[in-house]
Amino acid sequence: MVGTHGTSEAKRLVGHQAETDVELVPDARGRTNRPEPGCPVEVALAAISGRWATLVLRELMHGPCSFGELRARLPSLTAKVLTDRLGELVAQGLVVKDRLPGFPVRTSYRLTAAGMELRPLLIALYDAGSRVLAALPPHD
Amino acid sequence: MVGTHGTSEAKRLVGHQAETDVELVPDARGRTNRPEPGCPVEVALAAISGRWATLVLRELMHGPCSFGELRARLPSLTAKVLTDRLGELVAQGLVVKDRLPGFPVRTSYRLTAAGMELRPLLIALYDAGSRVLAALPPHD
DNA sequence: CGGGATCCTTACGGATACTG
DNA sequence: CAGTATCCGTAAGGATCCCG
Repeated sequence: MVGTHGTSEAKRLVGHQAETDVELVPDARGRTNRPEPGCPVEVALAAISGRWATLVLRELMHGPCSFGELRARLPSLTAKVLTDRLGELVAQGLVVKDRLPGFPVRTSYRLTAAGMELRPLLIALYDAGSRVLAALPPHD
Repeated sequence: MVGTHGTSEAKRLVGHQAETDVELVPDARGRTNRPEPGCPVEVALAAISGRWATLVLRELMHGPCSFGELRARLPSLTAKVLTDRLGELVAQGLVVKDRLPGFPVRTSYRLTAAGMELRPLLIALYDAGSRVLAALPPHD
């Protein structure tokens, strides 16, 4: 399980002063009062930010993939945006690009060890979204 | 270890055709090839999207909070952006705004049941970010 | 095949000043 | 106190055409 999201008997917050909620903010890097790049939350957000990012990651979770295959699986994604997205992921060290020599050129993108660490996050996103939808009034 | 991200014997993907990875994409709503608002992942992303969103949510996780308290806890967040962020959260049904009559006016923002469902997601973000940082080469 | 180079448009975050 | 009203600069997403 991704997260026995057991808030079970976690923390009650008797007062209302935010006395370091250890479950929510385990260590000092998260006790920031503004968006700082070093905060783990920001690192994770950067990874999944940008339109199409989670979809590209989802595809790569299945294994290495070429540029063209990604385009084929995500038809409404334009080449420019895909290039952008992959570039960011590579810059963040989450994906590596292998250029296979020959002609026509073939490339292969695959997740790094760091990138694979995002799998539970994708699942958590799906999970949280599902629960939110379920908890929401019939509609709007 | 935080998460033996148990792909244990989950799915091996013998070929490379993405045959519905049940762990990653449990049901049809996630088997989309483009960003659709109905997808649970998009719902979750919408909730945490926008600068400061996760920080505002973190504060509200501690319990109800007034506009001014939020500003005090997030000093570099301007009133306009806070208003924007809260407005989006309210529109998504994740937060409710209580206006206490009297003067000066007092308001109180608190999470709805749906909003509380986001707690595990915030933890997952922290977690994933931490693991990514740990898996990343010393630096670059 | 796998992009790079442009151009365009809108959305977003932020600053500042003012109001019920 | 709790916002609203403007204005602004930037950057993100997308469309189109071209190149090695």
